[in-house]
Amino acid sequence: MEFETRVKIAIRAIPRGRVATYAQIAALAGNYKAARQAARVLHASSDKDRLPWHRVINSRGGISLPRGRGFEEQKRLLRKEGVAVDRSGRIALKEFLWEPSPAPSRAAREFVRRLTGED
DNA sequence: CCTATGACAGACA
DNA sequence: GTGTCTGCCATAG
Repeated sequence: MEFETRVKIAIRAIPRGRVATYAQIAALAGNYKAARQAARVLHASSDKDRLPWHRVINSRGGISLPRGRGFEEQKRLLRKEGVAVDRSGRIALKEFLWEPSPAPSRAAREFVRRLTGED
């Protein structure tokens, strides 16, 4: 599968009310060094991609789009879903950064199974 | 093959 | 906090 496709999948996985960084998306897409490419995908994507593009921000916790070229729109969309954005476009990562829950390991599933007595 | 292009990130002054 | 510099790498041409 193409990197670009995986980036889109990762972005669509960001829950409402949370944000993810470009680097985070790149890592989820399989290349932790390709943050710029994640950005490129968004830059090139159109509305038909149905991407929650506004949930992607930079590692400094800020909106990367310049004022007058998407900044205000992104801020509006984020606030609409409950993400606090200050005047300079900053978001408190401690509070709103998406932390994907890792898939439970085989060992963890086994542990739970024995605890609960399920099969 | 080569070059250019990024809504980046991290290090540093 | 700001500004600059460098490394980064998937695509497009």
